Amino acid sequence: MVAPKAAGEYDSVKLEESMMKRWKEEQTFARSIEYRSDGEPFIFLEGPPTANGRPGIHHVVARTYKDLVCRWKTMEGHLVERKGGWDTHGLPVEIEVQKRLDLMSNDAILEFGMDKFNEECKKSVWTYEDAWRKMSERMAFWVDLDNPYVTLHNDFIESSWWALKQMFEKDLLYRGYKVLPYCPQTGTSYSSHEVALGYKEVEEPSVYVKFKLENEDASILAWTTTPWTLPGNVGLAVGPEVTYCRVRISDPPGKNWEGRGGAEIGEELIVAKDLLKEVMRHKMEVISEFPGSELVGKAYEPLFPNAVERGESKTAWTVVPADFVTTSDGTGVVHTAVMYGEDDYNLGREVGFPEVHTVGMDGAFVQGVHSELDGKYVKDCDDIIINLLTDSNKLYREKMYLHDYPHCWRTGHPLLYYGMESWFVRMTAVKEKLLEFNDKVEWAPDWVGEGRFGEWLRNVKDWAISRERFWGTPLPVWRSEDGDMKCIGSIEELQREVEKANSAGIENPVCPDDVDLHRPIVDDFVLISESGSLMKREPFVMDCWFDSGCAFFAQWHYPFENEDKITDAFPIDYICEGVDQTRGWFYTLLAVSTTVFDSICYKRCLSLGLILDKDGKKMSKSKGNVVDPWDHFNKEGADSSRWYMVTAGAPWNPLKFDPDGVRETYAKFFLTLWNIYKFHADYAALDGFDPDENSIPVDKRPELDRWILSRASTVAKQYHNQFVNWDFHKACRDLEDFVINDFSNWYVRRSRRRLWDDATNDDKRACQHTLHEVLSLVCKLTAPVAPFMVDEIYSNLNGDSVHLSNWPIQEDDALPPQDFILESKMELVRSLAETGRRIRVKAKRRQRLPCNEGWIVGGPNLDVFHEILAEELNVEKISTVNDLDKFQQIELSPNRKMLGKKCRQDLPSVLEAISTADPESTWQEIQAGTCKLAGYEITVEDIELRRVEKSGFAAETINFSENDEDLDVSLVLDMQISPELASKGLARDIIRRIQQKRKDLGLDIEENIELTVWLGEGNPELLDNDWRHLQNETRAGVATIKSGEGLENSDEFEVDDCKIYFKVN
RNA sequence: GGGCGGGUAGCUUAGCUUGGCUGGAGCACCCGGCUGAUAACCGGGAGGCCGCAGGUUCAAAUCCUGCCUCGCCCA
Repeated sequence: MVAPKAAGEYDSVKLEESMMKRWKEEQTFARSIEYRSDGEPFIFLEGPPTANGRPGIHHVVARTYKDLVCRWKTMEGHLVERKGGWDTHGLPVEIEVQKRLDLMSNDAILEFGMDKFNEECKKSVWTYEDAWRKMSERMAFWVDLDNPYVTLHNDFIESSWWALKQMFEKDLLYRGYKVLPYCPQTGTSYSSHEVALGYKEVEEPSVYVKFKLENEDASILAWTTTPWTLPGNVGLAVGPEVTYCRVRISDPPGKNWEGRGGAEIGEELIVAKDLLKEVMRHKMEVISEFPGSELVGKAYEPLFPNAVERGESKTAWTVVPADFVTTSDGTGVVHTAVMYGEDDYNLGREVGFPEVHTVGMDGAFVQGVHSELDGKYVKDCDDIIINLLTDSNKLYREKMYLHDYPHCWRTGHPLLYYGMESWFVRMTAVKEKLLEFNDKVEWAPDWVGEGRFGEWLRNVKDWAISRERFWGTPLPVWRSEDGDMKCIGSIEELQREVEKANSAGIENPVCPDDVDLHRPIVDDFVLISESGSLMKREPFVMDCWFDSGCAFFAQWHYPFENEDKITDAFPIDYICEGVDQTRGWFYTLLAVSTTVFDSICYKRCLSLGLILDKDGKKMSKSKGNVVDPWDHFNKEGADSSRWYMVTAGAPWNPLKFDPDGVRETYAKFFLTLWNIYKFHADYAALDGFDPDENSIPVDKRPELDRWILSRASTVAKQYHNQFVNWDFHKACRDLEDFVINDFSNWYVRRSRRRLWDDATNDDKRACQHTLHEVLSLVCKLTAPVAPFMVDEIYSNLNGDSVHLSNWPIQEDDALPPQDFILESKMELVRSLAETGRRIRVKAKRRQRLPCNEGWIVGGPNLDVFHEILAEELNVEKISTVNDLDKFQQIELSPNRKMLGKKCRQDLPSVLEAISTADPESTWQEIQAGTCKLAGYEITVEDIELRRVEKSGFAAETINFSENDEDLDVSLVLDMQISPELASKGLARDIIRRIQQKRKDLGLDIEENIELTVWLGEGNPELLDNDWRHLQNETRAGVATIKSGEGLENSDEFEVDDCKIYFKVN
């Protein structure tokens, strides 16, 4: 192995860009996989992003967690293949194209040509592919984008078709109705996402309608905000438990009556009791009260007698019970028009109402509803309907009603909830399986799986998988008018069926092996049923979530190819996406694997929190608070961005992205790590250090080295355990703390002088090997999370990429030996050093002025650290003494936990007694077992002893635990000043000033200077020894010392009110 | 309206499982120290109704109940 090169200054962007180049040249990603070809596979599945949207910072977050787990598992020895993927179908793509080409309705698309339209969609899909590639590469997301799976490819579609056929054959696929928000102007139903875009507050007429009971002289009142649904009324729903009243109108209404409608005196009406006041505008008498159940079964007269055919329904135009009926608004009776409301539809199916449309797909009433309504757009009919009701004495009141209602975000027209033909997967049939499989998944965090997802699965509904759209995987079901159906599961099967149809005399287009499995091509094939009737394709495409739910096998074109990928590499080990995918991808994967494979799909699922801006607001284009990842890639770099995102919080918590946080990560972690490396590499290069030669066994190295090696081991093990528990944020915070505080601020700071020596010696070699080993270990641990800088460091130190190295936590002997006693002693030493500084501040003794002596009282033996402490504290001599009383007195501090259990409610009085007792004598009594305070026997366990300094010494006591034992350790400093001390202090002050001057002048460390020092009045004498030390430290080849004031152009400063001048040449 | 999660210093957060020393850290701010050590480091200071209100307990940031509020998902 060769000696490391000297490290330059850290330029994150330059470093990362050249590393990207190196990875490309050296094929590092490919090698990291090949290298593990014998390893046990770890199966990762990439959730496909859609390439027709620009990648944002939230994608960087998700890809960081995907990448870091894959890199980590690779280093552990697993074979981790990472196939990229693209989600290319679906409404968002169509909308982009529609906007661009101004095709605002289905008719407009058809006129333009479906084939041309889909061609445009296909192109549009790749709009931002390059942006995605660049982002992925720049952030070091290692994924194979050269051989990705693409949902629009025939292979993928064919696999999806196969899956659908499996469902079809298991009788899990059926045709039904679903009530969807629908825009008749564009001929399109909308997803909830789009509906959310178009909510508008509108004021519309609402009506209270009288439904005259058959064979009874009374009417039930119902309320609706959508009068256009009234012709479709086929039932009334009441709450069986709700109390209703039958009332008789006794007087005309008051003067505040507004609008049309009314009631005769003596007329009888039925309304929920709680809503009488709300609804009624007449004086009335209550005739009877009864529960809703008594209304159930009663028949009433249809409002529009010929609008709906009764068919075989026995329940049409009767009162039925429903649990969704409330008395929070309306009349406590819900008017039900089966085709125009989700609840209505479900209820209608349940009780057997006729499922008949009164409104066409064009949004106009169909012929035969009513002569004044036929063919008219429903939203223009509110007034006509109200008049019709008024004329037939069916209207009680009208009332303007203000509410939020969804509108088409493109045309601005109100959406109609409209029952449409739809295809479903019978998820309700496999509910128990879903729950069982979900229980087997290791969720992070677990509450997503148990709570959010689990609860939802318990209420699973059939999956509406069809969309009456153009750009998507076509539903591969052909159907004849008499209801024969055929589900096609492969291209070959399609060809066979086309052939069969052709031989029966149908003229089909050719169906080659590479037939494009998209609309309108597949629409043109007409097949023939067993009974010989023509079958046409059901004109739907699939929900694009179905595509991505098939990704785990369709990416391999299974079952047509790659059978081993399912036998050997399924279920998947790890997936990771935003928590918003819970009901999206996380669900569809499970849904498909359950229905098709009768298996779980993924073993572990990391569900990530949403990314918010630094104010906790969701990032959105309209708010202008979107963070562009490149702002940080080009400034602090990808390492800092990734590390920041991982350390900012638990992965599943919302991340408030604070640009200052990235800067801080850069300044603290990466810059510090780089400077440690620079310190090592510069001297290693200078000395020709070779890590493979002249190593010194760890047990022969100084305490400081053994300590940092032990700490490194401890941190590494903890780091690994936290990775296993998904606590990446805790792991990385701990590692960061280790690098900054233990490694840099203590080990390196304490070791700098060791490498200054020009000659090679054991101590220096020990330090270099230690630096090499700890740096290499830190690089390996950091590599999965922030892969750039540590690869630069590691490969310079070890000759090959860190990403080809082995995860250090495999066998114990891969890590340096741990010595917990040493670790805890060093912790104490560092606390004592801090304590010493605190003592000095309180005693107003500046740090550069040495103390003659310091004493450590109590605690473990720290003899080997006395030198370090003396230097840190600027004390001539440190010694250990046992004589506490010389410096200290004691204080009693109650152990509330112990005492609370013992004394319960008497605790306050016991605490009071302890605080007023004499500490010395009480402590003796406690130790003797004879102490009683406030009626309680006080034992050693109840009390913690504290020591405080006696006056006359500058001292402080700290607490230290060793082997579960709490020890008090005190540091006492001698505050006397002698001429020798004053001289040393003075020398150090001058040295410090000259060094700063050297720095300001930009001098090389090696460079010599010519120095003159003038000591002003009142300065202590500078002893010869200290003067020589000063010359040595400042590399003053020529040095003169004078008294009095310096020259005009000399520098000056003050120490303890005395002036000192110096000049550097 | 339902489910899930969050609310701790100006900001970012730890602590909550298992109740008990004075609620811990970082950034920013102020004072001081240290430095051939870096956008670094150390000491000190200021800054907290631990979302609100009840309850359990000798004792609640922590456990329980209700509410407020923000976010996500669903209606």
